[in-house]
Amino acid sequence: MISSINSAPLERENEYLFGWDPTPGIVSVWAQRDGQAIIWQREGEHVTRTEARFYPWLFASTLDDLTSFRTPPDNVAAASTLRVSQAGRKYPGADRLVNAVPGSGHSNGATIWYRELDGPSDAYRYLIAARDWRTLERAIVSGAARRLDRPIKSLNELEDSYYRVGPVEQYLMYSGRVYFRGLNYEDLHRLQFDLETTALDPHRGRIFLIAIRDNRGLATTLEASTPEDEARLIGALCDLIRERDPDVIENHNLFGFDLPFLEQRARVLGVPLALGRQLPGGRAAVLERLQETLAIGPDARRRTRYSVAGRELIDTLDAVRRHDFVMRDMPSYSLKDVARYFGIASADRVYLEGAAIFDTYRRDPATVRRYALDDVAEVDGLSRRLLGAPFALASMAPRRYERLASAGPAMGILEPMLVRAYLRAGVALPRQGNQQGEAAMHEGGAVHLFATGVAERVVKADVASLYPSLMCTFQIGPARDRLGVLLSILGRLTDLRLAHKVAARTARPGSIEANHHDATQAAMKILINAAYGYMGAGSMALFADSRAADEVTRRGRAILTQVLDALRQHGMALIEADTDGVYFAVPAGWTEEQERALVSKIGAELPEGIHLEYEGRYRAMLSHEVKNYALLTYDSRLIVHGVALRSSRAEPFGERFLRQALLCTMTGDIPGVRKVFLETVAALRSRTLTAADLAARVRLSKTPESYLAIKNTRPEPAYEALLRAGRTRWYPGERVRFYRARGKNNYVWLPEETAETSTSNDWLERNEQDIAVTPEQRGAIAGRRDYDVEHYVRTLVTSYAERLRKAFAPEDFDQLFSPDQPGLFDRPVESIEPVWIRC
DNA sequence: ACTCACCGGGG
DNA sequence: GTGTACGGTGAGT
Repeated sequence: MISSINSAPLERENEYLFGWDPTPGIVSVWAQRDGQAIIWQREGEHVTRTEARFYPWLFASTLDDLTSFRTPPDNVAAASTLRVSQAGRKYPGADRLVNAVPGSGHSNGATIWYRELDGPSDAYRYLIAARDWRTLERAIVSGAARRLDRPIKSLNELEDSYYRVGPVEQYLMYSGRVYFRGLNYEDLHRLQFDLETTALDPHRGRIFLIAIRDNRGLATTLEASTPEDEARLIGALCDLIRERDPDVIENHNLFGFDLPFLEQRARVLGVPLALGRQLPGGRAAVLERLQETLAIGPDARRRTRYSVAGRELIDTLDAVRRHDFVMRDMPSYSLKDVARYFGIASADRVYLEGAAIFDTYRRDPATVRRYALDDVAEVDGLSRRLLGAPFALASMAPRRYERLASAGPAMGILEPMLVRAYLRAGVALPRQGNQQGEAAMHEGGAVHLFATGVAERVVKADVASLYPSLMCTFQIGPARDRLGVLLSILGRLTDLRLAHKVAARTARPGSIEANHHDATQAAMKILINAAYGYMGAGSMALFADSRAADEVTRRGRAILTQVLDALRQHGMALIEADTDGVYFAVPAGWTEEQERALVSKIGAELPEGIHLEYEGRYRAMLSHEVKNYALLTYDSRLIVHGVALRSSRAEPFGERFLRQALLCTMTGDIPGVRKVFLETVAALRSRTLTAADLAARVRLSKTPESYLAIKNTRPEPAYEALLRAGRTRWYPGERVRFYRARGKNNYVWLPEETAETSTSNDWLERNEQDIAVTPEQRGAIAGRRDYDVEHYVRTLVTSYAERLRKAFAPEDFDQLFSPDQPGLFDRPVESIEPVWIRC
């Protein structure tokens, strides 16, 4: 546990970060506009439901809309009139809402309170609350319509004057409660379900099987053998979910596929989707849909988000996208690929082509059951791998867990925490958008490419958390954050994260404690990294401050410059630098100790609070372009960064050549480069390589129909290869191999050799009659050697050797990668050197 | 050949 | 009721 010193500022900082109400075990909150909140709490395997009242509230920059009519006008319904009243004790913290609206009308009807807050005149200086949100909204809307003398339909049109959040956020911000206090991720009851359907479109297909599992031991399938049985199947799903009573429902693409499909089928069949927990009336909550806009601007997309009382709905696809947003190295976001990427796919996992699932089910239902259960098991694995941090965030930020799992870290998480702090302190909220003197041009981090070529003895050093450290060290926060909440939170997070990192390292690996501390430090990292981005956010962010953000990047560039200057002074050879990190080469004969000593010496000269870290050392580096390089570790692993050094075609012979040539180049073995190149050319010309070595593997995107429509205007090799092989059926998404044989545009399809690559099993069965390919024949095709040799020699040079161009002088490059005999004026290969980057 | 729009996922 | 982007590909000239 993290010890805390009992001091008032620390107490306040903890409240900023974690809220203040100690209620433990909240696993779900449902709040409505009428001021009713329902809270589900878990204690062991027991879940209790309680009800609470809250007073819907918002921040306002003006009271004009509430005071503009003093007596109820004839055309306004009685319900929207105002009655002055003292707030009673029943409202928690009601003392903060005691001022009555002066001189408002008072007929029977609703009560609205307000409190004037401390703050500048252009801020949201009033906190307004009412018994019921609709009362509040109606009063403001009709007041504004009167004041502005035009029809106003909703608060949306008054964004300038009012700041509001959703009902659950209102409840959590006001009460100081958060989710999951005292719970571990393993305590959550999580259930995964996955639909198997006869088509992707619910108008054309139906559900025939549902796999369900949970982390309390359930793993089963529900099935509908006939179309007439589908309604019963949906009912059985709802019953089972209510019986198991999970806190969380999860699946991959839950919001994009399973729930819309389920909703449509339930609608057609007239089955209620009672997936939620029981509400006070005794009825089970029904699935609700909400529209959600993702991103703003030209690329804005809408999606439907679903919600249900009492359970959190989690789409692991969101978590995957977020993970890749940071990592940027995932091949695809499909469940199967992602499971393999994380190493959570089991060895005997069943793979089926999507379009073949239903047919397979009719022949062999057991296989489809296993397949679907493998799916939900992988979703559980993904959840454990990816949702720990959102879980930890939910015990800090005043939002639902399901929202924190996909919310943007700045506007979606950090800002609600700031608003909660201002609400708690009773201080006016700054208004967004009116930033004076728009900072001229925003300059970001510095990127330098100092040298291209090959370096030996390379060290990577970088400044740990550069931007947040600068914010803390120089106390650069948003000018409008009068309470200094952002910097407080940031400082506290930095300390706590360090402690959690240490705790995670000392706990037994894989233990509940280790997972908890690791998830918490990951959550804190998300918030820490969001702090700078939030200041630079657009005008929609309440506390955005582009000048402060510029100040941070300016100081960041200065720090980087200081590091680079120091390295140069010490005679290091700079290679490339980007924002907060640098690659450089050290002199021959240097030891790791010397490298580390240099980094810490330079780091010691940096301002207090800015830490330069020794991140790694490499035997060699090929610098190609900014952010495009290859590294060779001291244990001889090759690491390739950036698209410029990768091949998208991935023909095995080319990949192999590139790896070997990179290794030789980086170890200075230029004869080796020439040798590998000539050997590859020779293997092509002697047809030692087989078709399988040359085949490109691509993913099909067109259906047979759509390809046939454009075949004559734009033939594509992959489809041509299939058609020539007699295959007239395939599925978009299928990956196929093909190679180019002798003869004009003669592309040959190469069936997969083993059954392990799932993609082809199904169509092979379907096409078996059409084309009569036996396993032996498959092997025979893969071993064919009738490829177009000169085409592949050209590919070798233009597509693979090309990636080594920066490593050599132009004439040396041409000589090294000439497939022909040495020319008259060629120099001996032994005398060719790569372009060295040296001290 | 080149630009523009759209998609990514799910059966 | 609120906040990614980037690379690949298809369609349209």
